[in-house]
Amino acid sequence: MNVEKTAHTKRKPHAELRKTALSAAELILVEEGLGAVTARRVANETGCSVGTLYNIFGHLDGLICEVNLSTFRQMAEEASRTIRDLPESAGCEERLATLARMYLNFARTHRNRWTAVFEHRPQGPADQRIQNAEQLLFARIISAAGIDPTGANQAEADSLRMLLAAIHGVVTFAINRTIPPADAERYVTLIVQAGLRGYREMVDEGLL
Amino acid sequence: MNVEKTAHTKRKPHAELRKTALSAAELILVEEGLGAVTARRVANETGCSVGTLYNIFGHLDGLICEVNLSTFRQMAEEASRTIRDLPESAGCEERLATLARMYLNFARTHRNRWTAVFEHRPQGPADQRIQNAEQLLFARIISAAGIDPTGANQAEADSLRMLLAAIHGVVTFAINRTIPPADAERYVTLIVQAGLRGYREMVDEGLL
DNA sequence: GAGCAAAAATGAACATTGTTCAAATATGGA
DNA sequence: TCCATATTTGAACAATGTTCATTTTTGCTC
Repeated sequence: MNVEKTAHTKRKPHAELRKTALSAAELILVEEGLGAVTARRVANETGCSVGTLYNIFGHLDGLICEVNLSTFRQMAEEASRTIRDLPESAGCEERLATLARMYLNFARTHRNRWTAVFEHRPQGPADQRIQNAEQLLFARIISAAGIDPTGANQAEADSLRMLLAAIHGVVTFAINRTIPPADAERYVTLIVQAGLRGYREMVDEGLL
Repeated sequence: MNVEKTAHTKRKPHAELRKTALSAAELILVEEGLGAVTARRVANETGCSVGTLYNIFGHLDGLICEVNLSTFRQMAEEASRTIRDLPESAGCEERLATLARMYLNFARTHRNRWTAVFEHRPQGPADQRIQNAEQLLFARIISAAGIDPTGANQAEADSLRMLLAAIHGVVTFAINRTIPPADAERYVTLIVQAGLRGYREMVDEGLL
């Protein structure tokens, strides 16, 4: 009843402020890194007070989680585009290698944002929405690789998930151990190829 | 001259305090995580003042780097032990798989300390000693795998380095995405086996 | 032992963090 | 116009890393 009564008023009073605050935070993150994303700083850039920021997001962690979620969504979107543009003729290996290179490239192009996703550890349990988004992205990649993770393919999907973790490791090293760009692309591709081939060989030999 | 003159006095006046401070910091890290390692906290536990801590370590980052270095050294030591105890008959694959499992196990057993090594980003460039220790450990592992990273083996050693990055990625996921322990061991082993087999297959086919 | 200069330890003080909340302000309906 | 409610505000608090004038200790010389 009162739900209806207030229906025609602003449902989300903070809607616009929320958006500009997130934009401001994102800009700071992009240009100066996670360390520069500060309550007062974001408030200044947004044109509101710290208090308002807390009214909207509860904690600064909440704001940062939201920014990270946006980063993750953008990456997922890029992955979807990559998957869509994959030639029909492409095999599993080529598909995954292309996606892996896209991942590396995203991390490179959006260094600060990508780093923030893994640097930021909110106290308390990890943000559920990011977890979900990650699971979804993984599932989409696995399905794009041509594997339906049900029944007998369960094990194969799990192995693929581990390959994704491996790719993440290589990208991490490529990002913050200053590996030459050309080499990084080669190695990211290599881990996909070697991982897949080895896995198949083992399956063929009845080892798995 | 004056070097000799002061030779019989304490060369490193802070030597003992330094050690107890590091122990204190390590204990806090182990029990409560990196976030709890605070200047005042360490000072209290050490039985000195914050000022003294800063006289010794310059910055808190310096202290934490030192603790991380100690973690790294302990891991390297464990790796050396693992390598030493490897049966003569063990092949490259078994050797690497054993080391990878050791790495996973170390990360599990020393969760907070292992996490701190990668969580902590000192402002300014990364600590050179940790970089060096890492390079050394990698070199030792690669040599233990039976590869001499000179001449024609250069490429093979580089690929192996990437395999190590991949292992790190899998362990990272295993640690903070709550993968069942049994599965983690299996997957860490799998990435080694699949990576190596695939790599060899590609070499055999003349693709590398 | 006394005296003294250099070294070391101290902790109050400062700047910056995240966070709170009583007070001020804006809003929208009667 | 008035008022209840919702929203915004920013001073204030606790905790952080860091500094540095001051105090204390040390080790040598006489």
